[in-house]
Amino acid sequence: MDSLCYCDLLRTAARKTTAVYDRYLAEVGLTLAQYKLLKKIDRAGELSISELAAACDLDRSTIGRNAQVLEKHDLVEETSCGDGRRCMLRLTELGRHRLAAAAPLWQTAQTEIESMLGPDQIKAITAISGAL
Amino acid sequence: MDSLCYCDLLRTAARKTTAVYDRYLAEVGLTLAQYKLLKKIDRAGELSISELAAACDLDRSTIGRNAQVLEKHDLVEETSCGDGRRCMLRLTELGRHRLAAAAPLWQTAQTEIESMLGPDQIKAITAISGAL
DNA sequence: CCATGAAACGGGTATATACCCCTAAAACCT
DNA sequence: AGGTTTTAGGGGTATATACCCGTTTCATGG
Repeated sequence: MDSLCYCDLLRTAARKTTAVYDRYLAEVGLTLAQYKLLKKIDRAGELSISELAAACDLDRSTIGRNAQVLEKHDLVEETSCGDGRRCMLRLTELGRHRLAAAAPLWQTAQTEIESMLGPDQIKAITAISGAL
Repeated sequence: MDSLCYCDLLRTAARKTTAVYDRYLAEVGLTLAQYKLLKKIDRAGELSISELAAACDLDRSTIGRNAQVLEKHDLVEETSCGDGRRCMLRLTELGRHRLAAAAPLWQTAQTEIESMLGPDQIKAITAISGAL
């Protein structure tokens, strides 16, 4: 039993749950990561790559590349602001529609995971997340 | 508080903990994923890509590519077996040494994560893992 | 107003991961 | 023994992620 690497368990849990969400979201051509990004941009209305990276706790270059994918799919567009270094990201019309279509699919996945794990383990996930 | 996506929490937890292990393992030039792979190969002595994929619960192509990285670093080598389709993976001498050097670093990370999370949340991780 | 420093981003490189399709080889069934 | 099916891998493509470095642009202090 020495192979109980907590990291490995968490990585596997993340992969497995991601696969569930991805399976539902595939119906509208989104991944979970993309859905979360769209959601955060929608929530903020408009925000820069650095701001989004901070909000997601991800590296700036990661967000930059993920945003490029969303732009390629015409879900997100860049608008220049006063600052010549930054460009603000915001949803396109298509992006808003896609996000709206994805929401119930996301909820289905969320509910499925809830029922797989049960309330105690759901609480535990929140606690683990808070402790890191 | 509707942003409590369990998948997102798990993904973030996995990233954060991986970063801790990776930081320690960087001293011997390994990532956590590579360490786990080396460990599984060492344990088995010799096994095929499909067997390793099954053992890791990862896609075969993922393991194939990860194994290529390990071969590039001379940590793993392929040996042909009777079956012309398969090639068995096994550690090189360097791979065994690297793995031995990495073990205490892995343990340091493991202990650090244990103390960050505490016994209850450690138990919860195991439970979550089992439920998926 | 200019020099220096800080902030924002892009690109290069590397890894991890999955899906799909193709080929080769073995196994299996007449 | 030969045709069919299954198994094993490889390669293509796509995404997600991080680190480092270079460039541009802003801010700030003299």
